[in-house]
Amino acid sequence: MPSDPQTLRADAARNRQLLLAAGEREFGEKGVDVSVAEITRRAGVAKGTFFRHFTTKDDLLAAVVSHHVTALIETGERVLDDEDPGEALLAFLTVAAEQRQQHDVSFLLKAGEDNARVVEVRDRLYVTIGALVERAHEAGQLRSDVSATDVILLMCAPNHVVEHVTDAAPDLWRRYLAIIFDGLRPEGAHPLPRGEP
Amino acid sequence: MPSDPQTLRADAARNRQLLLAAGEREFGEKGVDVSVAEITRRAGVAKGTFFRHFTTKDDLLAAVVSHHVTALIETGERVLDDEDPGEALLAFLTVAAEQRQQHDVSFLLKAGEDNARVVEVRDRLYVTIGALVERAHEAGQLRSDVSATDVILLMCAPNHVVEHVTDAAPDLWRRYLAIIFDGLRPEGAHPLPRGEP
Amino acid sequence: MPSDPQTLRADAARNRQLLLAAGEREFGEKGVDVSVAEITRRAGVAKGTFFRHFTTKDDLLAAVVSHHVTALIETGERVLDDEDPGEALLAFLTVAAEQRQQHDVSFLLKAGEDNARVVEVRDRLYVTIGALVERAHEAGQLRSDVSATDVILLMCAPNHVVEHVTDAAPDLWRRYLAIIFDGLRPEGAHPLPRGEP
Amino acid sequence: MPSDPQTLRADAARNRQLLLAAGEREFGEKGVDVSVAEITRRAGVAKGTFFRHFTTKDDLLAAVVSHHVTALIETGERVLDDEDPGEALLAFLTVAAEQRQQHDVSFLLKAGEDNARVVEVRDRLYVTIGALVERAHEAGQLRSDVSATDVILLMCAPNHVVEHVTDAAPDLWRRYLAIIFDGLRPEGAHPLPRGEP
DNA sequence: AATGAATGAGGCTTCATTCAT
DNA sequence: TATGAATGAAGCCTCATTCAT
Repeated sequence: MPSDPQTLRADAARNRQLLLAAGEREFGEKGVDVSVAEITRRAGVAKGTFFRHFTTKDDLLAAVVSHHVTALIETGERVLDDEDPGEALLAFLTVAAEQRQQHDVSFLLKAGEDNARVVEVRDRLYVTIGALVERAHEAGQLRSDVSATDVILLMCAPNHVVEHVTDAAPDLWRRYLAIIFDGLRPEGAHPLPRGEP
Repeated sequence: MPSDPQTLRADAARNRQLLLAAGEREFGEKGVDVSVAEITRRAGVAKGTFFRHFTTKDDLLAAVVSHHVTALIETGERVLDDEDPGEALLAFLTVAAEQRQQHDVSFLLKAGEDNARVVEVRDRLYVTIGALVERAHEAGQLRSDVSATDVILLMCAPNHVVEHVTDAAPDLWRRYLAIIFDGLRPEGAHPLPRGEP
Repeated sequence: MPSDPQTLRADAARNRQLLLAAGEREFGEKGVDVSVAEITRRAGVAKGTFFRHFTTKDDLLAAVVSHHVTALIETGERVLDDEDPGEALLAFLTVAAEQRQQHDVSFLLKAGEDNARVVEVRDRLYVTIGALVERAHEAGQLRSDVSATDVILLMCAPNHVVEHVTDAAPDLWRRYLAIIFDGLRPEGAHPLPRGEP
Repeated sequence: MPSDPQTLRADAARNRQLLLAAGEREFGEKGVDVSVAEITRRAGVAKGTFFRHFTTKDDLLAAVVSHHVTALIETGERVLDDEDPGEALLAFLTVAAEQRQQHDVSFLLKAGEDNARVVEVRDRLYVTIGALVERAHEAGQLRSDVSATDVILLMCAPNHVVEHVTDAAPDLWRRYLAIIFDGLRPEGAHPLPRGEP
């Protein structure tokens, strides 16, 4: 299974990108149950070509997810040195939501639960988020009773909330990220009814 | 397609209930992609019986959703007269989340977008929520820049957030409802970056 | 998966028989690699019907093989009481070959190596052949250095030998059964170069 | 399609040999259904190279078979002058079986039924066997009622008989060749029920 | 009205073969 | 010439839906 872009022939590299792009969009728009046929149709390649590049439909899904998550990690690391840790966390969450204005983002977490590649990259993401959260806590800019896990879980909510709104402005999620982030601030926080997961 | 319970023979009515119950549980536990076979197996009826009662799998889904939403409306109307409008809204959202501790709650909104019955009942729900929100606003217990639509959209988020946590406590959503609700309170609210949808 | 003929509805029982018959012929004529589509086409049923009756293509193969083998066992038991044990064994082998004038009989032994049903029935066949061989030995009508296993292995050879002869007389195998059986007789037997398997 | 070794560039000739060797082993070990990919992997060449040397997978099969058969012819001619014609025939059959201790030998006869090259070489083999058989007849070392055709048909039986025995000794076929050959001897021969094909 | 069998479209994947590099 | 990517026709199997009993 070819994967290293440098070693790929030009046409193969191109098809791989077409498939990744098509997968990203199709998974996003129609959910993880889109057929391989739809993905290849969108990519403009034959069905057989799909399986030259990805062993399995799940394999493509894992690749798409890994790609997303890797980009997220980079974003997290970039903002880690911002002087205002609270703003840094908000900036991270903003970019995270920006990255996926598509539907069905929840599969990011679910998707490759049993795919080693996805698990690995996801764990790295969690570490990064952990660092952001810790800094925000130290700066007193996050309510003291929420953890990194909470932030991780809430991270996809703004996109999700907006998912089924027809004809929504493409950045409507910003509104809900703001509301949820307000809920994470220390000011006006009410005690939480349940311990963290 | 028989539907009016009064015109149904006793056994037919019973089968309809069995199917609704089975559909509710199966959709909840396994998502909207459960097979009709699984639903009928759980209901203890034959597959043919399914299609005597529901034209389509989506038809059952619509019925299940309608049922959920109707219950929600009743909850909303029940709390409408509570003395504390803020607490009333929170109570409503709590019951709403309680009603579906299962997976795949998002389909509540999506499910029957093109099903007249679902659209109708959903609109009635929105009216009820509108009333709850208005009272909360009047009492100054909701930040002034959020609308009923915002509440509606955020309503499913607590369940969703928790959806993919394996081995989560069944009421973990309470934690995230609390956080989100804090974000809806007037205290410490930061201005929202986008207008309402 | 329905199987007990008595409990089957008339149409289902009929289709099951059609599929078994078609499978028998198709497997026989074209080998174990015939497609399910070809089998169902021959049976005159839809592809879906196939999988209502058999979980798998291998499942049908196992059923066909079991059927063959069961018939063989009955034959063996029938001749077990013949007065001339040598003739009894020859009669058994004759009927065995008669039963399958089709191609690819070798799959009888191979087919369901990992199918419990096939293994079970095959073992019963071996017991029966063992009895026939033992009696023939006692009567001195079989060369003393061959075992039941040898007979079992040689059993399919006459059909196989004739398998690829185009336009062969349908009972040409009789000729080769006679030759091989002569090789099994005590008269004129030369010592065997290898022990039994 | 290049085939005459003299006209081939050195590397091309080498690839052709690699493919023939790989085909021989793969067909032998895994049967005629091995994929071209597996063959080329074993040969260490690219799939495209395969089709530069052989028009078709069947074409390689035909080449492999031709090669086998040619070797067989040489063996036959070599033993043709042995003083004991009966032993010569047995020696020939022994070498024939030795040549293919692998699976799926039956394809030797089947394989290229419609491939001119295979047909031609096969006919030459039959001539050679005819000569061996004739000499054995003249020496009275073969039962008088069997023909060259009979010998040809029975030739593959010893391998076939042993084909599906798991963990068989690699030369178990010797046992069955001995039995079958005993059946071909004049001593103790019983009359045959059918004329020759 | 209930049953459960039949249907056939469609999903994923493999593989012989063709073609661009 | 060699390579390895692209193709698309099957292949097996699932499942919503229809239909005979």
